[in-house]
Amino acid sequence: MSGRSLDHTVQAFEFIEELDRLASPQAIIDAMGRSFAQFGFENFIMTGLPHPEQQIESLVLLKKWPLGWYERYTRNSYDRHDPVIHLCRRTVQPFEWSEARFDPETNPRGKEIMQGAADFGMRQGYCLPIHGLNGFEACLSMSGPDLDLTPQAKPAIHLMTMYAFERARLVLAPSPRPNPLTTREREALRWAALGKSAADTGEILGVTERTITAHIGSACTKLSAANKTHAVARALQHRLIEI
Amino acid sequence: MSGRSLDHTVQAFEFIEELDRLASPQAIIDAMGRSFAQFGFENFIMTGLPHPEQQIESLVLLKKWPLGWYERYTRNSYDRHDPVIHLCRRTVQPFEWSEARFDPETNPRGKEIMQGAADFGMRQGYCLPIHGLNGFEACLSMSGPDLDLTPQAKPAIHLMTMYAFERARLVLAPSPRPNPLTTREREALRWAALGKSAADTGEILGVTERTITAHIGSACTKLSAANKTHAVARALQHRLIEI
DNA sequence: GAAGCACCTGTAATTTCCTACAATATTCAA
DNA sequence: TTGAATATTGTAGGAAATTACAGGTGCTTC
Repeated sequence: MSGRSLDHTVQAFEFIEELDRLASPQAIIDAMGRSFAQFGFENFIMTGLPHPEQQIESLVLLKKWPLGWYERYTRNSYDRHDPVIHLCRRTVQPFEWSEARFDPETNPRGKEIMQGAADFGMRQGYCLPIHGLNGFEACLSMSGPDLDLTPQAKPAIHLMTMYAFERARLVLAPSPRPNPLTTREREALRWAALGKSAADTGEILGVTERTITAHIGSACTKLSAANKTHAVARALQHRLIEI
Repeated sequence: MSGRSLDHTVQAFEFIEELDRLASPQAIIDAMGRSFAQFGFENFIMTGLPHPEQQIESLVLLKKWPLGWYERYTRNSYDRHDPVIHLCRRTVQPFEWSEARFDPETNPRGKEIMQGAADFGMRQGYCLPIHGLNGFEACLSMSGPDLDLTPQAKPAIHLMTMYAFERARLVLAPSPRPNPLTTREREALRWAALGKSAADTGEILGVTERTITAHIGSACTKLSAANKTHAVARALQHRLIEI
């Protein structure tokens, strides 16, 4: 193992130890800025990936990112067409931005987005997908003019990212929003997801079909769903039920 | 940083470099056995976590595990009640087996399982959840009589596990089964998951309501689903559609 | 050329879902 | 104690889904 990669390794583990002492988002950003700089990264953003009805701004955990580009990105909802985001949803392995291929036919905005980033000095970058519970998706995307992405560096970056993400989540979201559904609503949706009709579920739970219909209707209201199928999909998407 | 943890770190990165050269499951098992031994682990099993209709045996990737315990475990479907498995589905952070609490009231078999493992010499262990694409869940569970689980060791184990898992998946499953649904079936299910009726979807796709009904029915047959809601749930679960 | 598959469409009967209008009982917090 | 939330059930009508029977086009593969 070379001296340089050993340096990386040591700093990666020191970074992980340091994380536990960081209590504010800014402290994490500063520490990440210092530690990722050794790999050539100048900018980074840590964010959840939005569902269709969400805005990416509400999911950004930490960022050290060109402000002009961020504003243009969010204003145009570039996350819907960003090739890096698309690949991030399809793989668990870290990848370089250049590996995020796109078809100009089906995604004409892909080129516009990659070119826009380059215009802000971000020609090359590295993206680390984070797949969590219930399909929760996030990533840390990083950029810099001269990156160290040797085979020795990548695992160190990967490890640092995983722990930084967990720390950021802990610091920023100490209390996840409670499940908005009642016990009965969850049960009714769960059996619906398993293919049961309202009458079936009523028999299973020992209540009438009408009661199950009421629970499903209530769940639809809470989830802003148009019907039972929609409600089940949203409940699965937001990990409100398990099947 | 202590000398011992630096040793761990170096060996962790050497293990990761070595992985790329391992082409057979047994080679990975041997390498893991050697590298994890430095942390005190004698046994390990790497497996996917089954859906309700699956058997865990079909998801085991690699194992160096007491045979008698494995047979008893699978014969009794212990994975349905194993506290370690349950916690594994609910967290992304590695944890020690002793942290996997269970309520003897609702899960009376929990104690039986933990005691059974202890009877086979596995009193303490460490479990690393792996959450992948589309809610895919897996874990590496490890055990040994005298574990090194210091704060310095855990990140090294974590990193080694992640790369070992990806390597095992690559070696064992080079060709994922193709999506059994046709393009139109996926589109119909996707719009259904977004709350659209067959008539709505027909209008969106420029075909008749009857056609959408046919696609949904075909998808139900392929997915062994009882109805549209069931089909959407299964398609989401198996990542056949994205919403 | 035949066979298979994807894709498209129709009618009709039956089942299931969705919603509007009501109502009662229990629990829990202000 | 007094609402608010939860859980339960009823009627009834219209909307949507499911299924059975039937048939057509276009493309690819053997």
